[in-house]
Amino acid sequence: MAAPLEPAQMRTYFALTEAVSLLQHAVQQQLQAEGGLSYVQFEILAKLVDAGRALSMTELADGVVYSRSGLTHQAALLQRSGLISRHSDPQDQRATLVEITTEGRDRVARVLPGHIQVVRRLLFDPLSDQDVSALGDIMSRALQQMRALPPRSAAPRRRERSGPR
Amino acid sequence: MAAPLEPAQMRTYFALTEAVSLLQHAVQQQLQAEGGLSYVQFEILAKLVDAGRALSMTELADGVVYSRSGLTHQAALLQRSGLISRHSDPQDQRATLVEITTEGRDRVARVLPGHIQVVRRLLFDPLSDQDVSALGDIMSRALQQMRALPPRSAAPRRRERSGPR
DNA sequence: TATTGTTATACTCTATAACTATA
DNA sequence: TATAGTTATAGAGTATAACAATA
Repeated sequence: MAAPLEPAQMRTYFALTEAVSLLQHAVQQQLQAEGGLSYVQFEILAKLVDAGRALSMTELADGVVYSRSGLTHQAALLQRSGLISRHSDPQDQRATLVEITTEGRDRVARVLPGHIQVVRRLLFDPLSDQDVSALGDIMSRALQQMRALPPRSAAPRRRERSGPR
Repeated sequence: MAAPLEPAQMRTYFALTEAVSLLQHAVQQQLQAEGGLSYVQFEILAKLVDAGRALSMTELADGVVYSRSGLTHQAALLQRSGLISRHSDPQDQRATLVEITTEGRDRVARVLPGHIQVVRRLLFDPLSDQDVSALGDIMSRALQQMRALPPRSAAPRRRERSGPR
């Protein structure tokens, strides 16, 4: 039997999940309203802007939790909207290089101020510099842990769902 | 023009969103694998257990971001699985009272240990008691702010989507 | 034989609008 | 007239499996 969480841990867990849930919801609303973008689509565009170069589908998928087919689908939508372009990599004909278009950059530029405003209003406004620093420190440590941990199932390869659907 | 976030804020925002995203993903996997429950379904059941009494659909919707129809849909699924029951409220014939069944309680009991284990392993293990306390404090303050703020659109009632879909 | 990516398909989730019934 | 909830329907997101092409 697993011991229950301590009361302080419970409080923290609930505050964290609920706050982030509200924040995510607000951000998604803003991105959709001001740019017609889902959060995932924004993430893809932001990643391309941040990289400053074309990225392969595999590189794009890194850090995103999606399946390859899910990424292909989103990339197809973004391409149809003219926000990215895709070409096969001359170096490796199997790979697809994804590049952000000028229109894509413009779209990011259009939604970014509102995005920042939401995050600031909802998250940072009530926090002191010390809070921000402590929060960043704590979550960075948690993140390191999450990345270091093996996936929960013992199976290293082709993990399959074990439970009832 | 909105000023960009400060570097420390950026770092914190990214660490927070990525860590919570990984945590959510792990939790969702666990709930699905061990209990065949989506996170929303688990939330509904947990809320009923926590309340210790039957709740109306409106009460259930409180704190959840969903539309009424979404909640109706999820409740229908849970009822079909025998995890909740629904009856109309004798006090107010318009209302539907939702009650968790024994099977529903069993299901919660079945998934809870694994749920706790995931949260502990991914989030709390690398944190000190001070960290947990600080994190809870900070996120509670942010949460308070989020609840206090008016929705972003000025329209108080029937807000409509203003941007392109 | 392994890797990269796409396609086909199906399922889940959520939302909007219209509707019923009750207050 | 307002509120509680459901239904019908549609759209978006994600996943699995099968597939094609290249390494």
